[in-house]
Amino acid sequence: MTKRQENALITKQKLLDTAENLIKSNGLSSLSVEDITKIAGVAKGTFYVYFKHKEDIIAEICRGYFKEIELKITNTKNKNIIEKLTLYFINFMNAVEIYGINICREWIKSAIDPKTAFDNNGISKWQYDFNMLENILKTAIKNKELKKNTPIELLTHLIISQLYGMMTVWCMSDEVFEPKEWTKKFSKIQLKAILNDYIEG
Amino acid sequence: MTKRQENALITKQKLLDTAENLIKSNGLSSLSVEDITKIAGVAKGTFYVYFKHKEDIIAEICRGYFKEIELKITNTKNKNIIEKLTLYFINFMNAVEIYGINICREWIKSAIDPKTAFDNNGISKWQYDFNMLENILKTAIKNKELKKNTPIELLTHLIISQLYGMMTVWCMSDEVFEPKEWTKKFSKIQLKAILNDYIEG
Amino acid sequence: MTKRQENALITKQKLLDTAENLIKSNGLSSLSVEDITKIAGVAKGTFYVYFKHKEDIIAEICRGYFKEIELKITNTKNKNIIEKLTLYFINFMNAVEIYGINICREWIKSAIDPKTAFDNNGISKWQYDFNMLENILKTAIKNKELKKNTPIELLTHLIISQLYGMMTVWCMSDEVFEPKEWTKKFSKIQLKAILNDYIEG
Amino acid sequence: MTKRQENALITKQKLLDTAENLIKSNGLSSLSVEDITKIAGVAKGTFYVYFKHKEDIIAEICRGYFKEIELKITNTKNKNIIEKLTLYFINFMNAVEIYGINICREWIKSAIDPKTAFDNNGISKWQYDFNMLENILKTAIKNKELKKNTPIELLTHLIISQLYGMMTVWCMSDEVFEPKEWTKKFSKIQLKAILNDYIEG
DNA sequence: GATGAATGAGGATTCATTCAT
DNA sequence: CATGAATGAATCCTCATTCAT
Repeated sequence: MTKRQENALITKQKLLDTAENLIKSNGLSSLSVEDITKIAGVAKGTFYVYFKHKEDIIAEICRGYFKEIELKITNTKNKNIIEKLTLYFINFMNAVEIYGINICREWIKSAIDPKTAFDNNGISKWQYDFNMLENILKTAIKNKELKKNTPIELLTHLIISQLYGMMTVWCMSDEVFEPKEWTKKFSKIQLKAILNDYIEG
Repeated sequence: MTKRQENALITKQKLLDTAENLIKSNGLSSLSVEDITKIAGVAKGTFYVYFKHKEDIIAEICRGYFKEIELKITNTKNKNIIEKLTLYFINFMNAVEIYGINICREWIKSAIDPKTAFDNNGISKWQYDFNMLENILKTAIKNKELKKNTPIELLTHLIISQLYGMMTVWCMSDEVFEPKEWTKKFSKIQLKAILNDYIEG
Repeated sequence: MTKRQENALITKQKLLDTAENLIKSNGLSSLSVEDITKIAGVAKGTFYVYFKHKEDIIAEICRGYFKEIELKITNTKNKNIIEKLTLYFINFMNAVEIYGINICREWIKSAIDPKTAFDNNGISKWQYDFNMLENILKTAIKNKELKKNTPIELLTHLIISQLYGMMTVWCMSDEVFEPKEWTKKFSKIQLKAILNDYIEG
Repeated sequence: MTKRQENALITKQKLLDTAENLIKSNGLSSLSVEDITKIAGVAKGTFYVYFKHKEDIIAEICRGYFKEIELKITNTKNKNIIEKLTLYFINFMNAVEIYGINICREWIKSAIDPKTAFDNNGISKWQYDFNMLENILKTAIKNKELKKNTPIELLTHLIISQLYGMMTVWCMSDEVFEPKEWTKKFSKIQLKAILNDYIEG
């Protein structure tokens, strides 16, 4: 990589970091290209060297988060399906907690907004999460942890609802509780209840 | 009521209806006073006769929804706590379905946004829903349907998460399923699981 | 006067008083027909029964002040021209002090604004004051208090400048001094200096 | 300075000049960003590249005037205190005459309005003028032109009243006289009278 | 006389985006 | 690659005034 390319990367990262911090502290609604570039210490035009549209930087930031969570989850090799899902939940909410409530708010907004719900591959966040959870359950059937007649679609649906329900309510309540802690209780009661009938043996 | 007052009411309702329809079809982000008045067939200034700020009409539309749901729920005289909660869920999602996905999206957005989450009495949507559900559970304890040691706060929390989880996921999935139908399945499995240990007798 | 005519007068006075109070407390720039009528407890349209234009009520309020001052001054039967002018000054500033700084500000603004400087008779405030002072001086010549060769125009001009200079500076200084008190000192030094050469005998 | 920066300066100056001309011809009350930019031949948005708010351009125009007058006055090295003050008066009114009556009107309005009377350093126009004159008098005492017991505050006050009185009356009279000419007569009579008792020797 | 709903011109401000340098 | 001046569509909101009742 030439020195120039290196500098370019640094500039881009500076923009990404600045935008992320701004969202974390003020939310997305007041995010402006003006602010991002001013704080990043570059000219307004520079923004458009790296991002064709303002929304592109938001998408890229979110993609970063999703990737991070995905990595954590796929790397866990748990035997027990309940433990695995619990970990999924906890990792998810852990990430959410770290990113902060404003990011989480934008996350939900972007997830429910048809304009922003699709990532670059044309797959919606919804589908993405759905597939991921579905795979975990399918694997569990293969591994004979779950019965063959497990209603995968229904259960996936239920679990995702739990997950986003937790997030949404956390945002609604304005951080009155610790997401990680609650998720534990949550998982304990709900996951068991959901899967109870289908656990093998 | 004089003829004039009647006409004024009609005008206001026309504005409310137009705004609601616009939100339903295009979402709130592109809602403009210009459009509302143009479609309603009145002058731009007329809008400000009835609403001091643009947001006020949105608030009034939402308030209408909340009130409607509240009415339906408080009017149900069910014996069984599970049936009562199920009805709560179904009424809620039924309303949601009627209002349409765009209203539902704005609803969630407004519920998680600290700037708009508070109604005129300074109570957040979250607290409002929380109180309402908590009361249902408390009444159930009084009626000896639920055990005295029922962890009300925890359960209320779980149930609300379910509710908002359903809504959020419905919006995410871009209406791929019927909320009412799903809610039935949902309630059946989840509510029973949640309350199982605490049902008396 | 019929009962109806009486009520009409009351309504008009209510509007005048309300407008005056509003100007006193908030200045003229924020004065609106909306506020006047709302506070006066009448409908917006009622305003236009009594005043063709918003500015008309302002003009009428000011005219009231001017009339009041005029009355005080013309009623004084002082022998001495210096005493008479001193009284003119003091009455003027006394009125100004009573009306308050915000009225005074609007007064100056209206006096220097060509759009509002003319009263209903087409005479500007400037001409009005000029004529009044000129008459006082002319009378003094007739009464042989002042010499025949007194340069009336010049002196009138000087005196008016003093008067408005006091007012303007009072407004500029944001009331840091008592206009009445200052006017006394002011008159003592300045009037004597101005007239000194022309006093008879 | 690069060509671009030069062009930017030209654009800004164009805006300032246009605004100034508009005020000169129509007064400030009807000044709009729309007009300024349209006449200056730039886009509306360009205005906001150089001025955060509409009022900022007005402030900058006025500041220019004040600075100019200040310069002229501080640069005069007169021996005689009366001559010096006379020059102060004449310079002041000369500037006023050049700027025109509408600017002068806005000047007075801005000087008496508590919202706009303060410059960037938080000093009111009143204090500013007061300090400047006071210094002239103090220097005169040091130079033994004026007696030690000269009541500086009182005299400063009187002189400023004269100055603003002249201006106010000029605006009121709608330019019926030449300010410069009048100021000469004015100074001759008034300044002498004011200072007479305190001139040394 | 009194009402108050309706008007609509007018004005300030924002901000994503472009492009010549 | 970087700049930052310029753009102009978009939008909210104000308010004096009219007029049918």
